[in-house]
Amino acid sequence: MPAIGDVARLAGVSKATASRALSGRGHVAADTRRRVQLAASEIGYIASPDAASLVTGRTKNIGVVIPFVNRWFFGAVLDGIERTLLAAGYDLTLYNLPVSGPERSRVFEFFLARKRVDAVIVIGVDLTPGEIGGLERREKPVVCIGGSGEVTARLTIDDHGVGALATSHLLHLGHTRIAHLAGVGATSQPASVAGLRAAGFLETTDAAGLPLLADESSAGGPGAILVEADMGMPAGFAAGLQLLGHPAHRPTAVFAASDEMAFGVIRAAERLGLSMPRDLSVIGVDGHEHAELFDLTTIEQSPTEQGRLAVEVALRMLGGEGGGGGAPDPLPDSGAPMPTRLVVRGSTARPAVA
Amino acid sequence: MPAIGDVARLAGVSKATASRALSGRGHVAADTRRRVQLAASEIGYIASPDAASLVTGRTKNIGVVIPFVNRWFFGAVLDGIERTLLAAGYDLTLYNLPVSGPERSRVFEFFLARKRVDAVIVIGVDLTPGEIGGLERREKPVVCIGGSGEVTARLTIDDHGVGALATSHLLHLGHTRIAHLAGVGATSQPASVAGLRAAGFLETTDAAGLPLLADESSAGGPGAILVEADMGMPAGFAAGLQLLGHPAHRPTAVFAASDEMAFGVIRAAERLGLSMPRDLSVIGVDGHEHAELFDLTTIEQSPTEQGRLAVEVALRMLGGEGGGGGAPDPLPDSGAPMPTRLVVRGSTARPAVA
DNA sequence: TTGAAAGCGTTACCAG
DNA sequence: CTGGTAACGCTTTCAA
Repeated sequence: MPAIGDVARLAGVSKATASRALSGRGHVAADTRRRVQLAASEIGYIASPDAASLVTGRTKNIGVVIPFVNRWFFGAVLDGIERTLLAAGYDLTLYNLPVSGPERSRVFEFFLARKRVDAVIVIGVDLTPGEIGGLERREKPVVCIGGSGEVTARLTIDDHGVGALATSHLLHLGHTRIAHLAGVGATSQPASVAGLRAAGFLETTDAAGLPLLADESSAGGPGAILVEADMGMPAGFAAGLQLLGHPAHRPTAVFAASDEMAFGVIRAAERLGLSMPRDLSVIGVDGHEHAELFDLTTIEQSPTEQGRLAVEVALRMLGGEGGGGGAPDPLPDSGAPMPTRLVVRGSTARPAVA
Repeated sequence: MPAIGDVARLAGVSKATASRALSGRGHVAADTRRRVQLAASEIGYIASPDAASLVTGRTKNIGVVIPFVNRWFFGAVLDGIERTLLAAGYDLTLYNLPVSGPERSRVFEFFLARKRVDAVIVIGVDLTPGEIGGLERREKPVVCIGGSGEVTARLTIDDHGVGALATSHLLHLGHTRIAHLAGVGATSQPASVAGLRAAGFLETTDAAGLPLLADESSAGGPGAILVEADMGMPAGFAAGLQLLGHPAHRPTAVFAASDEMAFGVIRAAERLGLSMPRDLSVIGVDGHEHAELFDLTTIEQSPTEQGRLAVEVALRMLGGEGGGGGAPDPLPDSGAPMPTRLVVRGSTARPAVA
């Protein structure tokens, strides 16, 4: 493997000059630069990032912490991050965070604690104070997308507002018995994405005068039903069967906390022979790429764009200052929530009978 | 940030001893080791991997090249890789490879060419000879999962056999007008996954005496129809509408090259008012986690397991020898194909009328 | 504009 | 079993 010394010798200059010519830092005669670059490409020289990191303290590598790869939202965010990072010449080191357990702390206490990444982007994780403290102590910029925890830079949509909007949409259509399929932890973690969306739902139904029913088997009539489930399609399907199975208790509308859950509910409804949207209205959240295929009304967000932006923010925090300090507001729009948009499709309509 | 010198000083030993005590390499008195470890944890010392890489030549980092994150198969493989790597104390650097263009060559010629990764795992990519040559020249072990290209270590299922099996299943049920929804490149890249599955289909239908029909709008009657499309659900839906839209030309069975495509076909059939499996049988490939939900007959493979195995192979190639040389057969079972399994569900049955 | 030399933090060799 | 010392490959002062 050729080192910079080889390039220097071939070009007849010192290592210092070769370094300057190739990295672009510092002045070097145009002619010399060309000679060095020629020599470098001739022997196929590529700088060792490790050696460079050692002296500069920068790794040009960003750590990404993510709980699932195989959920559309997370995959899409990852995609946006990857593209942007690649274009900026950065590497992306992936940490697939187990929900909890020793593996989780190992990620924070060992992997992220080392000097291998310049900054960390955390997607959809509810960070504990201890985890945040650990990262801050190491002066690593942290950018969060969704999730919760007292961190300086967080990109997020207005999840409470999303919950309220989805619910209002159904209420305005005339539904009076509405279920919310919330994410796991909606009640135990009020600050989480699941918790905020659920809160928006509950406040809105409450304001409309709908009583909160104990569970899905409560007697018929107006009311709000809250069920927690995993945010994926299989769990949405299972919860959907449960929720819609009993004709007398069935709600006329379901607000699912994610589009994938909503897909599951739709299939459950079909399985039960319900016709949509006559017998049931369903609304989701995300703007999943399959939403159109399922004719699903949803509240869109742009995960890819959020990923792109997270990288921009991280890079800005890195560039502006050494690390954790008082960089003035790295977030766009002073940290205002990211945009969302209600997209109405065929899965929501007025209930069949009043 | 504490360095190993600080630890050594605090423990009253030399840097060399401190290094040995912490890394576990070389002998050191049990008592000394404890003292060093205590000192290290006291000041929160964590070794800099960059400095270590510089001298050992090993980065404890594996590069993963993948064309999509948001396809179930790829996400599942990635998941298996991540878990295994994490357990082994390795980092995973992700390269989301654009299908082609300058970005693609940049990944190979710049990112992977540097000394930042010890080995590369490539998932579902048709590697060009140039790309393979570049990696071999840098003596980087390469492990492929699926895809094509003349590489030493490849984990793969018997895609040709899968194509044949899926087709036989339909033939044995009595279907005589069968369409194959192949992946893009099935005809132009015969060695690709899409190409092999399509070949299995064509040979099997041919052996059964079914003529290959020009396209989906060919006149009715017995025959084999081949259509290429993207392996995702939206493309499967679109192709499904096209294929099934004309009642007179409609095949009675579809073999989709992936489960996601199959899901799309199923929804297309539903949209067209077809009843399954009475009017149409559908079989897919993958063993997608939603297959049961769609009641889809499929040929299962285990991407997560393949990911785990790929890491094992890569690590073995790394451990056994310096790098590219003559390590004897790092693949399990002498490179035999990974297992697959036909899982019959409700989406396939005898055709309604003979 | 260029060169010489001093590190960056670690491991590995060679004595003791 | 332990300590000194020389690397690893690069960037970056500091002089020239």
